[in-house]
Amino acid sequence: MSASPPRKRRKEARPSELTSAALALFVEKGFAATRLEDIASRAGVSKGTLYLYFESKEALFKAVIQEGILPVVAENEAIAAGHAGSSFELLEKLLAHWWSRIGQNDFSGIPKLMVAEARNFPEVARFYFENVIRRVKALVGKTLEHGMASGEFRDLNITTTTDVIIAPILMLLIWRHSMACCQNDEVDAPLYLQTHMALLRQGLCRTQV
Amino acid sequence: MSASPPRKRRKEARPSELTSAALALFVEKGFAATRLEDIASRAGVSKGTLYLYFESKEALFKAVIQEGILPVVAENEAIAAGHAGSSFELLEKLLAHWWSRIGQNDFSGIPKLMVAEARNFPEVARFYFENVIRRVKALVGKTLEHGMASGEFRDLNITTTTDVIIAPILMLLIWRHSMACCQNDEVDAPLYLQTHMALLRQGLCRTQV
DNA sequence: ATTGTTAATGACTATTCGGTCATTAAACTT
DNA sequence: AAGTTTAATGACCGAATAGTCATTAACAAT
Repeated sequence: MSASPPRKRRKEARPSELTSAALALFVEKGFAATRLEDIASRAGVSKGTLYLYFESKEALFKAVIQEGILPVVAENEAIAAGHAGSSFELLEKLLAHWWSRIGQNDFSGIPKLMVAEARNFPEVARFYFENVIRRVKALVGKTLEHGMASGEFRDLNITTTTDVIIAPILMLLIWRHSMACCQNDEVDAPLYLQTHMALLRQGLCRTQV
Repeated sequence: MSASPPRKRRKEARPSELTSAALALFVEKGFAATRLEDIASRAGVSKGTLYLYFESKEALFKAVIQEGILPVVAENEAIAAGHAGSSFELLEKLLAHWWSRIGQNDFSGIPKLMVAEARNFPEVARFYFENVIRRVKALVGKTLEHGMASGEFRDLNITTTTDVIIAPILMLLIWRHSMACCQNDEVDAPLYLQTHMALLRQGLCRTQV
């Protein structure tokens, strides 16, 4: 009885609508537990349509991971290249930009997704590692080196300190897409990041501010 | 032709052997992508045997999560209760104990597993939150309060600082079970933890050591 | 040895879901 | 208006797997 809704032909918009729907469901349920029909229906198309744009479920997963974060990494590299003030100020700038571009939208789910599926998709994990993680670490590491050279920071082990600085930021994103549902009062992200940076200021800097 | 190996009847040992096998595979592949037959075969039994001890795959998951970490939380509570020295020394003791009991064995995979599956098993996530996370946070939070009261630490927002302190430790465990396979040279865990604590000493304490 | 109890097995079932393809219809061409 | 192209559909297929159960055999009791 019910007339089926009219088909629309929108070849350009479909891929990003599909990856966006897939990201949301992969982050919520994980790769294996997400059904292609649910992705398609969330994107407003049928399962067959999905296969017009992606070869397989795994190809869709790769597209999801490769889509969102790369531009933001490049933007942060540009910020670092054009920075004038102190090294700690640069760390603050990089974090602020990361948060505004990743922390507050759907891409914030990617770290959880990548962590959960890295061992099932080593090839995609490698891509993410080389093109996101390595570059972000290099950026923070260079900033630490610069701050050490100028006497702003104490003597630090660069690579390890970099890891320790990044960890709470990643953990915040992961938390918000996993255990956060158990808390009644969710984490206050701005306060969390501000606390992290305050600890770092005292922890990294040679002279107290 | 090949004689099947003799069956052994070991009712006592089976459950823990099954949860141990399940933990390893759940951490590696995720819950949905792990096959019950693989768990059974890793535990040296058939799939039917698994159902003698666990009602369903989900019941097995619950058992895996509830098994390992609880005793360690209790041990750390005892350590805190009997502690004499400075508050920072207590933080170091708690971390050292956590690392020796969790960080270096199979249970180190539980945070990754729990984070990946929390939204698929909200009931289990709630159990973990109430019985592990909340108690560990309370322990760290009390230590911070004590250190603030005695003048050892600066003025701190307790709950948020607690989150920021715990995050790098969790992230280390998660990393080792996910993206670590992409690195050629793996993270030096003792150095990482030592760096974290060194940053914290400077970041938390009022007087420099 | 014989018998009873129950731990262990693995063939089997029912269902789910990734992937295919013949058909339909939207939009464009002439 | 008729014809052409191709985006979109959804019924269908085959493989994979969670869960069952009749059968087997290890061990204990006698």
